[in-house]
Amino acid sequence: MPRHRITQADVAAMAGVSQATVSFVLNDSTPAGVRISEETRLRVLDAIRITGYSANPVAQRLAGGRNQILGVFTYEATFPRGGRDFYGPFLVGIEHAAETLGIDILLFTSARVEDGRRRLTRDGWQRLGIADGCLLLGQHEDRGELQHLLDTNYPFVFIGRRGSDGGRLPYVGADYAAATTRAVARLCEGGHERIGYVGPRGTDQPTLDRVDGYRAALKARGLVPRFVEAEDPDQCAAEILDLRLSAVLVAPEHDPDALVAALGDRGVGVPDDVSVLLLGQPHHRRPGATKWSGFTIPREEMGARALLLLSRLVASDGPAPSELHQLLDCTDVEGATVGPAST
Amino acid sequence: MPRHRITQADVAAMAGVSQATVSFVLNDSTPAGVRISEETRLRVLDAIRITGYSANPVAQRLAGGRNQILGVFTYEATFPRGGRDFYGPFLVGIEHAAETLGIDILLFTSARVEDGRRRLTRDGWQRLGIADGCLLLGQHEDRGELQHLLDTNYPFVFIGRRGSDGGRLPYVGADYAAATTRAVARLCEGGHERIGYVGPRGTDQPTLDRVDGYRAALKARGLVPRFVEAEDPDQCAAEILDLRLSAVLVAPEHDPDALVAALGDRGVGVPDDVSVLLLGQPHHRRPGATKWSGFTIPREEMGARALLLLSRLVASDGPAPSELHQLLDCTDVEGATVGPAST
DNA sequence: GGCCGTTAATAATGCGCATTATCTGATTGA
DNA sequence: TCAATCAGATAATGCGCATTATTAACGGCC
Repeated sequence: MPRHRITQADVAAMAGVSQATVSFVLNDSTPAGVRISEETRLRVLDAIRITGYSANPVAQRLAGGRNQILGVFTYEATFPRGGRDFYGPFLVGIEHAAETLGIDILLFTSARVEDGRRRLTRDGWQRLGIADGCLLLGQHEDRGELQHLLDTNYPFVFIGRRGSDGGRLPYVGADYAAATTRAVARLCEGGHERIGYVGPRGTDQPTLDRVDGYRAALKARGLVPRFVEAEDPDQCAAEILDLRLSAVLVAPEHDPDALVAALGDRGVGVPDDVSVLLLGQPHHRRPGATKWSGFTIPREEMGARALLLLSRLVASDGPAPSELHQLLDCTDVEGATVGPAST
Repeated sequence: MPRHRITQADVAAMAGVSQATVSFVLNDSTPAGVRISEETRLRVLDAIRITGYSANPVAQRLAGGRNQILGVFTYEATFPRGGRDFYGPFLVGIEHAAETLGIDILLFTSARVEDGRRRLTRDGWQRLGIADGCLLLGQHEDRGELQHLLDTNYPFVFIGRRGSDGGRLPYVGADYAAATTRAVARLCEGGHERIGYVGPRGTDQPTLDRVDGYRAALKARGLVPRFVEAEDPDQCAAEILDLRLSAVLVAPEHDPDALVAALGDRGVGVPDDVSVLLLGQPHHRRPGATKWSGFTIPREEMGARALLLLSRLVASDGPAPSELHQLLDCTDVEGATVGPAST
């Protein structure tokens, strides 16, 4: 039991070289004018092996190096109480990738909370420095904070597409637009022509992308977009009937269960009278729940790919510019809530 | 440009004092022979406020201080693929406590995997040093590793009771023994006298505690313990009938759903013919699942309490010795799988 | 023999902080 | 009067590493 943890100096002593030499061998680097003979290199490597040396990540980081720690910052609690586990699937992917890459994950749970969401201010910035880079999850980022991030040149990657800032924000997102376009196509194949969009018209990126995909797909077929924005499920159902829609795309945050129930109350069957296609997955999984037609968001893969991208970003050489923005395909789910248009 | 983050030296310059003085003021410490006048103290505090200074956690740690980072080491993947989310509830509690205490969480995902479980060897030890202390989750700890932990004096807390090592391992656990004893009592109140224990006889602490509680409760009532260890559900059912048990305690890792199904195949109803009481919660939550009688393990609270204990352990003054081992009560769940003994 | 270039390394520095040893001037005490 | 105390700080050091500047030995060339 080594009282004093083994340092490069120990290794150096054993190999009969200087601490600097050990550092050079470890980093496989020969900055301007430094040369290490193969013989010495092997001697150092042997000493490393024998002593079981492993770098002190804290010192590494303080000295301006990398320490194989990547941060994860979520704008809301990462593991919320009460079951709604939004970030969970991302974390699964992130952890898996981290394990593969030999990277530790730092959760920035200490960030000050303002207006119910975490902030990246003041001490927040300092703390980011512990890690080589950081993943950012959540919709509630702040313009000023982003600008600061970009200014400081700190490596980061968003999970979820970021349309703003002219492509300066690296991200790994899900292709909501394409998935929504395909969703419309599926309905059209079933003969549907009056296809509505049910859900809040927020300015978050997923909603914007879904609406874009919806609009584009309808336009390509000469159909007219119709939006149902009512919050109340019953009112939604009324509007759907009023507009004589035969199919609707529903944002999953809109409580589709309640909607179907409200439709049922009015004697409208799903999918017999109205087809319902979910633009994502239900937020609450209930026992014996409806088998929704729709698509799944590849959250695990998004997490994994984002971590991989970040680790590339951190590495000295850096990733190809084309990797900076990745859109992953959603997988269509057949389900039982879509049928042919009733004649 | 990482515009030179503000350091103690900057603050010192502004306040017209030395860097050391700033450090003393910040740590509110006056080691042997160092005195700071109230006036100077206030001047420094002002400078800190104005500059928005916040300590660099990396430097703090390298210099032997605390950095408000606590580690979480799980012997298996923290967020396993495929739904089985064992650690999740603990993490919920841990994160909540961390947020409250202003502490960041470091997940040691880089640990080398051997035999399908993570190890705390070599580089693992070094990496622990990033954090002030560490929570340990999982059953598969290694004796040698534990000894090393104790030797190095590194602060740590187990989640889950640790009966070995004569109380030298701090932990926050669930009181399985008491909960199991209460479970037996509940069955006895229903008139049951032939009460079996179904499940693997592992040497993990939860199993040992459950069996202890079972044995003690039966002995207190002059009843005979009967163990059913078969892995195959059908064989289990056969043994239950063979032993003419009217009630069984079932370890949740034993797939109770399959057991009930197997009993049903033999025309044995639950709870009409045999009562089943689960010693914990089902591992897989299935839609439309059985409402099990049993008890819940306060995982969130265990996580939170463990983090709190660890943060105390890290602090210079340290916790009361009585806090080093905490057993939290499980909550009994009524459920629908226990009935009165059939006459 | 003096100069240059090459190879192979080491010494020195600093990252930002905690901590220890040291210094200065004023106020006593005998 | 001169040392002894004490308040109030500062200088110096080191944590373990990455990196820059510097050194040392050696051979070739005119």
